[in-house]
Formats: sequence, structure tokens, C-alpha cells
Amino acid sequence: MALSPLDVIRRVPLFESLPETELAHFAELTREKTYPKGSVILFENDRGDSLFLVASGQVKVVLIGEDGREVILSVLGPGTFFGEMALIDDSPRSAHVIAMEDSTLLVLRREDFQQRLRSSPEVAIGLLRELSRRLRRADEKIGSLVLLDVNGRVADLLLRAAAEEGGDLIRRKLTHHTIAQMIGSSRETVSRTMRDFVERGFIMVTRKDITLMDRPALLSAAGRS
Amino acid sequence: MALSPLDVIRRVPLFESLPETELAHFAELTREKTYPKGSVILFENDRGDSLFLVASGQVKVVLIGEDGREVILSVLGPGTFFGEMALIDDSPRSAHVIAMEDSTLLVLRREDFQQRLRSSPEVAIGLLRELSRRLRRADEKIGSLVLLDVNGRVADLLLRAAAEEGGDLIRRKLTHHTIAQMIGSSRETVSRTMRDFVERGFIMVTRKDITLMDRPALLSAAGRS
DNA sequence: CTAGCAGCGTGACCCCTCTCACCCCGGGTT
DNA sequence: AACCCGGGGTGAGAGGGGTCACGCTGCTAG
Repeated sequence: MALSPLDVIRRVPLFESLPETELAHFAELTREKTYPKGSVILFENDRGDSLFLVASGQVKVVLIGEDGREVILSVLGPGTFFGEMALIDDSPRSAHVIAMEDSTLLVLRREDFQQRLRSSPEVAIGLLRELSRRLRRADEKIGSLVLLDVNGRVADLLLRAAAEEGGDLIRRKLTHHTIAQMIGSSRETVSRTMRDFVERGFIMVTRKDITLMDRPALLSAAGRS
Repeated sequence: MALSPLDVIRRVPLFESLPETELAHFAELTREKTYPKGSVILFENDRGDSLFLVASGQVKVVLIGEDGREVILSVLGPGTFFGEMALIDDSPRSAHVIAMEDSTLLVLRREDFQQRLRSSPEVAIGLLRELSRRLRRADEKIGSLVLLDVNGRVADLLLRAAAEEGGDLIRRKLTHHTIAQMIGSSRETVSRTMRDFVERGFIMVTRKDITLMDRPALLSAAGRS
């Protein structure tokens, strides 16, 4: 599993369009860091000046309320990146990032990245594409929080998770607690909802995965019938 | 009030860095359109291929649920733009845009804009900056929806609205109904909350504006004490 | 002037969910 | 074995806030 920095960079869609020599150059500028499960990679309000590429593992981007409750804004796996916003408009970091598993990241310094941004429009456009995608997601999430009840939000989440894996099967480990934090609900309510979905034959749950059995029903629950 | 297209373009922060000749060139490529209050400028799921600049008036970006309920994702005034996402990754439009007042917009065709994007990194970077800002906002909104109760969300909204106008005074017309749609609540609840804020001396409301009287109290209600 | 409409104020009711409190299970650990 | 701990299941109770139903006020338009 131990990929070289260059291999990791090759897998980042953002850099796809760059010639091999550029990639190698990039790999040089990179610093590798590992984070144990549960550790905080960066804090909200920090003045950060690096871009992080996920080489292995998984991290979550979270907001934490006064009372300690957590909202998961997104979960990022290998090949994705974060920390770009603070680079673009150099304001402080807008959320915490926490390792969900032991993870190794590549760290790129602001200047090295910004230079690339200025010199190659491909990278800038790739980044635009990605930010645009993330903004779309965020807007959809706002919509689901306001327009859907917990049932709908769970259905929505399941559909998206399955879509990401390109089928009806979700292998990705999703605990009820995690789901709750992603849709702004509580562990117990998610538990009851999932139970209900199983009873109604919408989904099938085993110890290690979830299978969507009745897409139409889920779609309708998620308000996109 | 009737500005020429060139004047309008000059006021768009996104194009600030461009030389005057470029701006003039841009103005040429632009088509002016007016929309009466309440009219729909673009529909969710449309395949759109234009970028819109707001010359005058005000528009809202909204999501509409199955039952017809509306969520306002953002309100855009003169000098701002929308429709860029569909250009960047050419997926269908992700929300409806509706004129809140009689508005006049400048429409720029995809090709003309994309060309500028590729040729001048300043524009690309400016756009990155703006998308980044919007993403940050969206994330904050998600946080407030999940972590705050209606009281907190109203307080949060008031603080932001005042901040945008750079003081403690909100002149911008904000009906309770509009506020409700912005924070995912109902007209009645917003009404009661505002009443409560007035009684507790947090704000002062007249027919045409709102004044923040007790920032600390509002900040604490909004969970950023 | 009178109608009509957009906004706001308020009470009553009720339901979705959150919270709290336990209990159970399976798989590592010592 | 005896524990511990992460994950999940469930009941009971309470409450925030949505919905319904009116009433009022102040514009803008005939």
C-alpha cells in the first residue's frame, strides 16, 4: 500500500492534465506526514498555509458546536485534497479536519501551490471544477436539511453513498453515529430509521455492508421521486 | 440609474484586475436583459450555458421542495454574478434563480467567458476566490442549520446582514417570510423570535430598518460568544 | 374611499425528534 | 475467563417549532 509521493500525485484528478515532469517536480516539493486515527490535522480558525493531499486513509471535515456536537461537512479519501480555501483567499481555516483512520497526507506549501496556480490554467480550471462540485454538494445538503425530514435525509445519504461506489452496494463503513453527524440527526433516530427501512424492504444490512433493494422507494423518501 | 454595460462590468469585483480595454471588449459581448419582479431567470435542471451579471435589482437563488416550500440559498445584488457553475463543469443548473425586484442582468455566453478564463489567470483566480467564499458561506449555513435553534439562526442572520452593510444597521428589506426561507424556518416562528429579541433589547425594529442594539447577546445566541 | 393584498402578531395544537436510560452483542485484551 | 468498548436497539418523556386559523395594519390601485 505504500505509494510514493509521485504515485499519490498521479492519482489526484486535479493534476491529471499536467505532464509527467511537472508531476515529478511537484512530488519533490511535498512533505509526507502521517496522522493516527482520531488526531486533529487542522483546527478551525488556524491560520494555515498548506494544501493537503490524502495519500491513504480517510479524513473528515467537521464543524463543532459550543456544546461539542459535531457536524460532518464531508469525508475525504485517497486522491482528494483539502485546505485549498485558506490558500486561495488566505482567511483562517473554516473547519476542523480529523483523521477517521490512520492516514498519510502529502503537504504542499502555499507558495509552491500558488505558483502552479498562476502558471498553469489547467490546474486553476481543475480546481474551479472541484470547488464548483463541492459548492453544489453543499447547496444540496442545505436543501436536504431544510426540506427533508430525517427519513428523507437518511434515504438521500444512502443513495449518494451508493452512487459514489457506482452501484447498489455500500461497502464503506458507515456507523449510525457517523450518519447522524452527516445529516444533522441523532444516533438513536438514525438507528430507528434504518431499522424501518430494513423492515419495509428498502435496504438490506449486513455486518459489513448495506445494499439498496428498492431505489424508487428511497428516491421518493428523499423527495426526488 | 441606467448604467451602461461597461459601467456595470467595471463594478464587478471579479473583473477588477482587467485592463480597461479588456473590459470594453467584454461589454461588447454582453446582452442586456430585464426581468420583472417574481419572474424566474433560470430553472433548476436546465442546461444553461450563460453567465449572468446583476446590473440592477436583486435576485434570489432558491431550491424548491416537492411540496413547494422554498429555501433561499443566497440573495445577489448589483455587482455579483451567478450561473458560473454550469459553465465550469457543464452540469445542469443546480437551483432556480428568481428576481426579487425588477432586475436587469447582463448575459455572457459560455464561450466568451471560458476563453477569458483560459487566457487570463487573474480572472480564474478571482473566480476561485469567489467560489471559495461561497463555499465557506454554505458550510457555515450547514453548521448553523444543524447546531443552532431558530433563535440562534435568526441572530446569526441578523449579525451577517449587518456586517454586510458594515455597521449595526440593516436597511435591506428583510420580511419575516424571507428570513424564514433563508434560515429554514417558518414565518410565524421568525415573527415570534424577532418580537422576543425586541423585547429583550437585542434589536430595534422600525418600518424600514433593523438596528442591532446588543451585539454580545446576539453573538451568544448565535453560538459564537 | 374601498378594495385588495402584503406583512405582521398570536393562540392552539400536535408531531417529529432529541435526550436519557438501559440492554445486548461481538470482538479484542489482559 | 472476565473485561472493556465500539456499535446498535428501544422505550419513555419532553419540547421546539411547524401548521392552522384568525385578526390587524398600512400601502397601492382603481
